[in-house]
Amino acid sequence: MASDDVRVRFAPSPTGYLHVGGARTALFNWLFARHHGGTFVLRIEDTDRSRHVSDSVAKITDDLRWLGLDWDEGPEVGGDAGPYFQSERLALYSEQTNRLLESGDAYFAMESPEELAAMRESAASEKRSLRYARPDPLPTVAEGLAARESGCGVTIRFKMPDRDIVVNDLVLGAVRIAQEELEDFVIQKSDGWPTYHFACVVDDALMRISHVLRGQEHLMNTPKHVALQAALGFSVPAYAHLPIIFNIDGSKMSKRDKEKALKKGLPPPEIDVHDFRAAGYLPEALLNFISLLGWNPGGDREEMTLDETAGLFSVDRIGSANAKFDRDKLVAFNTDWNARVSAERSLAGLKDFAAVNDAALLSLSDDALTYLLRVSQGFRTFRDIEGKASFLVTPDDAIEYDPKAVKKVLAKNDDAGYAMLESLLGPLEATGDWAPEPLEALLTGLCASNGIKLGAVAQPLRVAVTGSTVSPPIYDTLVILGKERSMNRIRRALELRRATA
RNA sequence: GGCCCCAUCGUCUAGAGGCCUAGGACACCGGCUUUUCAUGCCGGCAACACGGGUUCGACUCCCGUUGGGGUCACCA
Repeated sequence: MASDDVRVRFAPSPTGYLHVGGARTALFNWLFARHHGGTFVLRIEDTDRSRHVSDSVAKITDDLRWLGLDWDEGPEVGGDAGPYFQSERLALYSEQTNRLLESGDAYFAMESPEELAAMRESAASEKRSLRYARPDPLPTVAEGLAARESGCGVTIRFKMPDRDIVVNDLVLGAVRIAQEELEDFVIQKSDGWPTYHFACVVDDALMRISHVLRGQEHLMNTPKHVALQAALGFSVPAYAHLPIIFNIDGSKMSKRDKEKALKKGLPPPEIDVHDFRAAGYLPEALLNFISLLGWNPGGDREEMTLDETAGLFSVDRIGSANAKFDRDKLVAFNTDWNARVSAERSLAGLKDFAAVNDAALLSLSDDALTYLLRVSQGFRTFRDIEGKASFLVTPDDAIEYDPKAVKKVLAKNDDAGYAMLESLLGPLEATGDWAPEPLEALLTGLCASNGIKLGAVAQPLRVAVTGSTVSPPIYDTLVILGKERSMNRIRRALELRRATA
């Protein structure tokens, strides 16, 4: 195919942050476009005003940018197939609705939502499925217009053709849906706005979308779309339905999982892209990980940059089985990415993490942050860095001592740790060059002459200076803190012990 | 429940009829390295859902069963 014929789109609804499943759909479309040198369109499907969440377009575009998925046409960037908000395309939809009304492929329907609900309910109680019964005779357009005029809520329904519909899916193959499974569905709501199905079909055609990559939950929508395209004389884009991503336990990855976890006192799982960002993940790792959910380049290849993935991407290699989102593997990917990314990239990532969380880390200089990153190599997420750095942003006289650490490292064996600190005071004070090497020489020398292990010196110091047993390597911890602050803290630890003794 | 989709280690997956004694990664277990946490290194455990065909030969093809999922709105 001619490469400039490839036009794909990502079409989220503005109902909140970008869901990780949506991100996967966006990613696959982006990869497909980039692989073929095509166009990636971002379209906002805001036809349900009641579900609209303010700011969510900005949230979604923000998340996409953070991921590094840029769009060629859409909000903020424009394009010649716009507007890219469905709410601004109402005239286009009614134009197409009228064509269908005129050709007799659509008709006005008078039932109220309540009537419909009652019909569904009684059908359900009789254990039979409800299929909308097409009125006979059909109301005329004039009657429909008159009913609408008089204030009755009327919808417009599409007259489903009297034949089976076959969806030719790039990953699933040919899927045939029997005619009797399909019913006349609503294409225009009583408020005059188009339904999703209609707006989607019209926009895909008008925006010259060549391929539709979307979640498998849309598979049963597709016959409706195909039928609509036939009636409107539109060409049918190529469809590829992507496997769905679930939680590791098989449940749906829902935004409600967060509330549920909170209620149980558990840490909320990351569900939206923004959650991963706030949790300290690198977008490179997230993208790499989700690109492998339902797709893989073949062989044993796993770690790839976005560009490499785009080069390798192929719809042929999209799987058809649903996948589970394994957070442990994501963490492992993230750890690897943290290790392979440049110092500059790492710093930018850490600062973004701090900014998004409005974290205390924000007060540290780039130099301090860079140092922290360097001495923390092996860290999994930026959250680890935050944990290891909290001692740095806490004032000397506000360090809280973890009781367990104090007991284990300082008070154990008759205050052996405290004794060690006492004996360290003098030599430390005498150290002129407060740098890792001299400090190392001092401590290891001390260990050698006293026949003790480094841990017996390093741990009491660590606890005294940070309040906990976890910190960067001890020499770096002391250096980054500085001599004065380190000494203050050691003295304070000793004083507090006297106070509690 | 009707319709539709799917089915290889716990998880993501490789596998396009003989390359399979089924490979990799994560997790897990054991060991090593290490001043803490985390890394890193070495080793191990672990799967073709089941039953029929087709074939000289089936993880690979067909059918069925079972299991999982999706969908049945004036939501998208």
